[in-house]
Amino acid sequence: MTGKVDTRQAILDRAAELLQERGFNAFSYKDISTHLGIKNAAVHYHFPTKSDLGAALMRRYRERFDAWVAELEVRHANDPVKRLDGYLSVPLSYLRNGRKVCPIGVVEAEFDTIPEAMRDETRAFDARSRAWLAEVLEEGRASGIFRFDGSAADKALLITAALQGALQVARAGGVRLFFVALRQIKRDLGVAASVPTG
Amino acid sequence: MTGKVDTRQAILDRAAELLQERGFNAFSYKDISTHLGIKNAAVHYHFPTKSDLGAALMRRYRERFDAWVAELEVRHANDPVKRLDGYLSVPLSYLRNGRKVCPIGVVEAEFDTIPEAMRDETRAFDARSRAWLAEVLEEGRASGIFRFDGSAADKALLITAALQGALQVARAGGVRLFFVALRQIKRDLGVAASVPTG
DNA sequence: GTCTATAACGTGATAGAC
DNA sequence: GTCTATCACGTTATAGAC
Repeated sequence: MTGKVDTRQAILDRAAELLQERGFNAFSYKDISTHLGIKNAAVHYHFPTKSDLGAALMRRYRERFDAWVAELEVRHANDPVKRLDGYLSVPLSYLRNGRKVCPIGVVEAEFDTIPEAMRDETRAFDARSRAWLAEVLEEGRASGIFRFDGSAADKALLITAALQGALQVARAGGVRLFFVALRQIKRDLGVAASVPTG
Repeated sequence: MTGKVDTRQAILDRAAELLQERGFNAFSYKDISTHLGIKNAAVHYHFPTKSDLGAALMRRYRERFDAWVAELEVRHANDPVKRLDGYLSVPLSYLRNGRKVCPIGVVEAEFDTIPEAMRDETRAFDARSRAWLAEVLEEGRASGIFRFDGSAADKALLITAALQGALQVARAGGVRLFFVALRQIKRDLGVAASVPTG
């Protein structure tokens, strides 16, 4: 009802963009405040330290992922291909929205330099995301839709690592490389590429 | 003959460690100079700007890779499995030597914040590395040793992206995850894991 | 909840002596 | 080739007015 948007959320929105575009160490409170038309100190009011900001940011990623999963389960509860495509559409949206990379990947690349609270939230998000994909893969294999050797957990790890890496590689080598990786992932699962490939 | 080691090389050695441990933006000239027991200004003598340092660093990675390939070709010219294992031993050494990540991955994560000269060298290194792996995969498939669908270039891209991502994931989730990814990569190629798996 | 003002610090970089 | 000394700047963070 108020024309005013929630500043706290707006800060996190901008921080998320900056994280995935530049990394945690390469953006500042001023980058955020300028973008919102406020001052440096106002951001500190909402997040006293950068550690607070970073941890809240990763926590929100995880919460949103959980909400996204819950919604997807309702719509495509019994369709492994649709669930997989839903999962793959996340990094795809990162790529299309300014060649952003996976937040987990950036944070892990800077892991030894970021606040401990942020690392904890990252671990939680990472494990959650991988576990859900493993579930999808297992069901798809049981249905005879996916084909792969080894455990679903192992295969899920490989796929998430590849997606994370492919988003990064696309920065240096061009977006086409991400689509190639995506296609190969599906090929290796024995399914045709149904997500746009370029 | 002189007891003195080449300072320029020592700087690059330390910079390489710091890059793979902390990222390009999170280390300083002082981190390097202190480690070598010299002063900040001495480092600037060898590399006037950080851009110079970063570009020289990535160039050296590529040159060393080329030399490494040349040596490996002599020893294992006709053994795709040994050549693949050689390739996989590189990220493995990163992992074991202090949970370092792939230099290409870190740089790509920070891509929009690093000097253009450094980006150019990164692109060159990345393309070189992937092209060589594709060659190995193609020969291995022709010999009936590897099994995979799609082009060797596509498969090479997927594998390099996965290795890059897996090194990062191992930071948050533990080194075991890298070995799991490694095993799955080989499984998907239809070969048994011959590199230590944990 | 946002502002002004400022503190305290680390950074990349340079000048000039040795 | 390395040193001392210093500069200009950006950063996180805080105090206190409004």
